Amino acid sequence: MFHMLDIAILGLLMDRDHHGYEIRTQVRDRLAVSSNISFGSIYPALNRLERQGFVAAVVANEPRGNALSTGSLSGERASLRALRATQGLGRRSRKVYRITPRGREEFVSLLADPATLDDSRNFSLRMALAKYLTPSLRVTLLERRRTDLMKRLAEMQTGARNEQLDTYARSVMAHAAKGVELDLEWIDTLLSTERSNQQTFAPEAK
Amino acid sequence: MFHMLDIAILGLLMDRDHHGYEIRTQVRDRLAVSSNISFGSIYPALNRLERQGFVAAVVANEPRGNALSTGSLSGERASLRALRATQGLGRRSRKVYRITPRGREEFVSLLADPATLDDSRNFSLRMALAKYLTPSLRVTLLERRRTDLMKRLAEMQTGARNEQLDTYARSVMAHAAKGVELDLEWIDTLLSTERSNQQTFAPEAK
DNA sequence: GAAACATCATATCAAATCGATATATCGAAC
DNA sequence: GTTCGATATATCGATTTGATATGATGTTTC
Repeated sequence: MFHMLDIAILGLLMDRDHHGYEIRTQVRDRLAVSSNISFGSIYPALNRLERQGFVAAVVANEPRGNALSTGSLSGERASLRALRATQGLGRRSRKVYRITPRGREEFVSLLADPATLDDSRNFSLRMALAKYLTPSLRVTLLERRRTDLMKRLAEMQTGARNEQLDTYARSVMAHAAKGVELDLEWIDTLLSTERSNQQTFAPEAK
Repeated sequence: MFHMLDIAILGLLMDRDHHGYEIRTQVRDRLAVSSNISFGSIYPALNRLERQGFVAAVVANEPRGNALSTGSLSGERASLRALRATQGLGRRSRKVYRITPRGREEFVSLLADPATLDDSRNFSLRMALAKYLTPSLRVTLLERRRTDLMKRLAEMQTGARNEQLDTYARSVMAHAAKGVELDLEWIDTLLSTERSNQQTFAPEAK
């Protein structure tokens, strides 16, 4: 229903065209997903999205006159590679995908979806794409996440105090609890930023 | 090959017998896995493990004279439920699984496996079961994880400084980096504990 | 006291995802 | 000069997920 990979792919395509292999690296480098998603996920997902009319294959191995280069820049000797890439030379032929108008609609509705509470991976992905959300939707999402985390924190802290567990299991619990605390601090920072921005543009009080 | 769910199930069964539903709750409460694994994973996994001879179904709805109760104790009014459970009454009939000698062998070899670097979820699971590892294997595992995290930290920090990213994406990156830092602190604490223990029992220096 | 709802418990299905592998080109290293 | 690593797409089987079915029993509420 709410496939996170779809959100990631569409989110990246909102910005500019990408081919499959590039999406894989970008998910890691721009969307902060710690493990590379597998090719067995990415290519079927692109086919699915194409079938549904949310993306369209633009060209294979396009000559690309636009100066957007190939992606993972910030490389030391990226200039040479970029030169080749702009000429469409080298490598196996690429299948470049572009998001369709319907895809853009689908993306924002997926991103804002009111369903399912998300785990930390999903939530991070959503936040990495939060610029496409309205301020009020951002706040809603953040508050929902905050509630989930508060509940989870209590569970973890209880677990960390469970004397039936051995040292290692308790240590894992305690560490997990600290992770949740860190998440909560982050959420609160983001929430206060959202609120001060809201106040700037739409002053309610006074 | 190195199915994490198998490790979790066998790890729980090392301690005592469990039925499927109970394993699900225990993975959360004792092994600190934050989201409940689905039934579509747990029951097929148990069948698979049974087929391979690593676990055996002991009884369905056993009268259970042992006082081990039903699991998630620490409940407020657990006494009543425990009473019923000890009598084998109530609920749909349970299929209780027990680990076999071959299963125990498989478990330790899976837990100690030298292959695949694990993500944070996998690593936490391993650590929650670390009491079944030898001290030197624990140190090996911890050091390997430490190396991975150092690498990951550098990537995240680079990402957080990437000015091509918008505020939200950068914030996610920075937060992820903090998470990795927290993980590293934890690893280092565990490592120093391991080393001081090692010194206590097998003094090398002097 | 019965109707409604939550919890316990196993099971199965389609769809999604993963890990591995195949294939091929190119640049770099040795 | 050839092995290695990165780029690039594709597919396969096995695993995992999310949803749903089924049913018993315990708890709450009117």
